Amino acid sequence: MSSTQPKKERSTLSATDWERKALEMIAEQGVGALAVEPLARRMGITKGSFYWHFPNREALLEQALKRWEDHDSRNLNTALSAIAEPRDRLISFFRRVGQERLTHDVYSALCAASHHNQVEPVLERVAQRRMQHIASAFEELGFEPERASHRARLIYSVYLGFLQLQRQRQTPSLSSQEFEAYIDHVIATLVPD
Amino acid sequence: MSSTQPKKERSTLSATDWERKALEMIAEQGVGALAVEPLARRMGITKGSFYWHFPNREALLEQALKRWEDHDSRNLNTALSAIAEPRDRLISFFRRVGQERLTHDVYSALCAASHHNQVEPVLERVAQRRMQHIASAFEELGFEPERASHRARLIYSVYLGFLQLQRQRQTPSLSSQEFEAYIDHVIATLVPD
DNA sequence: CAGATTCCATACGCCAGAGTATGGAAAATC
DNA sequence: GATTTTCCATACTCTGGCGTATGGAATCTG
Repeated sequence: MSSTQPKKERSTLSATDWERKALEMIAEQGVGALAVEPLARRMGITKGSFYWHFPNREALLEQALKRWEDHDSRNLNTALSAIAEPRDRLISFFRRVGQERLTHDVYSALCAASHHNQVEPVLERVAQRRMQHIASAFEELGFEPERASHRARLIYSVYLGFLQLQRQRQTPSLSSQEFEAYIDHVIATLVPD
Repeated sequence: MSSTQPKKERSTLSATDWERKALEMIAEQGVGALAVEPLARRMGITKGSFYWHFPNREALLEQALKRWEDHDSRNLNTALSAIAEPRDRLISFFRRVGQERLTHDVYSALCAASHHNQVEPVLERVAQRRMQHIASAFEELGFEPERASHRARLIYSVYLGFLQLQRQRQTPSLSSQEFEAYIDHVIATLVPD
C-alpha cells in the first residue's frame, strides 16, 4: 500500500515501513516474536527485501525502538505543555490510558521483555522521563521533592500494574463504567484535591 | 521413589529435582529460557534423563507451575490466618515483598510471560486470590464491597508495578532506607489509619 | 544369580529462523 | 536506449532446540 501518494506502480517498500510493521508485531505478539521471516510473510514479501534495508534483525529492532521512543517523548512534552493546571495533568495521565492504543500496547510488550539488551535502556529512559513528569506536577502542588518523587513512583507503579493486569485480561474493558468507577477511585486516592 | 535419604551412591534424579531447577531457571532467565537441553546441561546431565521423567517440555512447565502455585497458595493462607488485624495484614503484604526471593522472582518472570498459554491461567488465579485477600481485609476495615475491590485492585497494581520496576532495576535496593521511606509513603497513602 | 526395571548417554532426524550469495526485473539516469 | 541503481526472489548454509531410538550400566527382584 502506498503510504505516500505518487503514482508508483511497483509500490516499493522503505525502511520505515518495516519499522512500523515491526512495532505492530511487537504490540501484538511481543518482542520475542519479532522475527524476520514471519514479518516478511506478514508484509507479503520475502526476506530478500529485509536484508537490503537492514543489516540484521538487531538493527531493525533498534530503529523501531528509537522510533517508538521518539514518538512517546514528543507525546509527553506536548501533553505537558498543553495543560497548565498540575492536577489536571495528573488526571489526564490516568485518563489517557485508554487512548493511543498502539503506543500503549508496544510499551506493555516492552515491559514484558524488560531483560532484553536493547529494550532495557529504552524502558529505563521512558520510565524516568514519565516519573519525572509526574513528580514535578506534585511539586507544583506543594509536595516537597522527596515526597513528590515517592508519590510519582507510586502512581507510575499503578500504571505499570494496570498494564500487567491488562495483559492478563483481568481488567474491566476500557469503555465500561466499571472502569470509570475504578479510575475515579484511583484519582480520589492518589491525587490531592 | 525414595526422595528421602537412603545411602544411594549413584544419586539418581527425580522429577521434582527437574521441577525445582526449572523454577530456578524461570526465576533467573524467564519462561522462554526454560529449554530442555540447557536445563540438562545445567544439571550436569543429558536430556536422555529428562525424557525418561517427562513426556515433553510442556509437561515439565506444567508441573513446575503447579508446584509454584500450590506453594504460593499455601503461603497466602498461612499469612492470612496468622494475622488477625486486617490493617496489619495489609502492611505485612507490602513488607513481605522483600522476603521469599525465589517465589517473587518466579512470579515476576511469569508476569513477563503472561501471554504464554500455560502461564496465563496460573497468573489469573493467583492474582484473583491475592486481590480477594486484600479486598476482604478492606471490607473488615469497613469499606463497602465495591470500594474494597477497587482499593484491592489499586494496591495489587502497585505491587505489580513494583515488580516491573524491579525487573528494570529502577527500584532502590530492598534493604536501603530509601526503600523503607518509600514503603512508608505507600502505606500511609493506601492503608487507612 | 538371571532377569527385569530404572536411569542415563549417544546418536540421530526434524524444524524454524538467521544470515549469505546470487540473479533478475523495474526504474532512474545519462 | 544502454547502463546503473534500486528493490526483491530464490536457493542455499548454519545453528539451536525438540523429540526419538536405542543401548548400556546400575540396581532391584524373585
